[in-house]
Amino acid sequence: MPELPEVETVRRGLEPAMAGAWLTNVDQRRPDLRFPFPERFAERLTGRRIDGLRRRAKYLIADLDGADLLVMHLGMSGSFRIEQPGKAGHGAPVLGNRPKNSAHDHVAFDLSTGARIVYNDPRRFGFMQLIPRSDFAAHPLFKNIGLEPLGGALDGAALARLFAGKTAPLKSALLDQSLIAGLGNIYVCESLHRAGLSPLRAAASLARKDGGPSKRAILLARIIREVLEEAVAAGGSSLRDHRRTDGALGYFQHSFRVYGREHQPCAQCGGVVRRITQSGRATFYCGGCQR
DNA sequence: CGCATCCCCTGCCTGC
DNA sequence: TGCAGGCAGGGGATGC
Repeated sequence: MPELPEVETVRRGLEPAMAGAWLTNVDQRRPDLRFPFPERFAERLTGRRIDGLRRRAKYLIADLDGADLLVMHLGMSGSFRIEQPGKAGHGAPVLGNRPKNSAHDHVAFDLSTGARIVYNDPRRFGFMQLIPRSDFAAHPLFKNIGLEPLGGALDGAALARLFAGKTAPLKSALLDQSLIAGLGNIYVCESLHRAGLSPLRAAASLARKDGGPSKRAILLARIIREVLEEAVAAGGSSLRDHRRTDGALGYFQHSFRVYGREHQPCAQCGGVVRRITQSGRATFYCGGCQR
């Protein structure tokens, strides 16, 4: 489900509730999600203070006092909600975001502030890990993660360098988390459309023969940053179940130009939006104005 | 090695 | 109305 803008939206929602609070109780309700929970997961978290909440790629990372990081991934359908005591009855959320099926509430974190953070994930593609802070950079989850597109490192030169020599389709290369971190299917499709670039062209076609950035590379890098910034400002995209932690819907989905719009006219050129499959995933694009 | 395919799981939508 | 099939925002394992 969530790509960089959705995960960042969740981070911004959770951070004020979690930072500085102690974990007074952790309720782990099943042994695994996508992967087994760490041994003694709840026990190891209880009593710890959360110093802050970061994001790297599509991962949320809680800095714990002491030496550990709590790493959380939302998979396709994971979400968090914040419940406050006393304001809406026994444990009910302040604002409406209770999932339809609380059977998929898999973890609850009780905080010293009285708030409760609940993780819900119907498909259970998400996971949580505890890793030593000193292992962060070298950890298997993070050692091969590419550059952060909003961290100032994404420009035409970086794109050209990353994509030089790659025969993979541009769409696939943009989805590769070891090259650029945090892009997913929606924002890749939307960025390519805005840049007028075909998802089918070879990734290497963004690099000049001397390895430098083509004009297309410079344009695409700028557009990716713009699209992500717009989406973060909009609170992400709400298709099925993504919501902000306060229950509000993101609204970037109203800005989609191609994603989910098969057979509809392209607002740019009047062509028809097509849907194809690349690397097993749907690609939406306009054959008229994306070259 | 780089790239494509399959698969994990549940829910929702479509068409019969 | 029920049921089968297809599809979904991610990404790890496998095989060519």
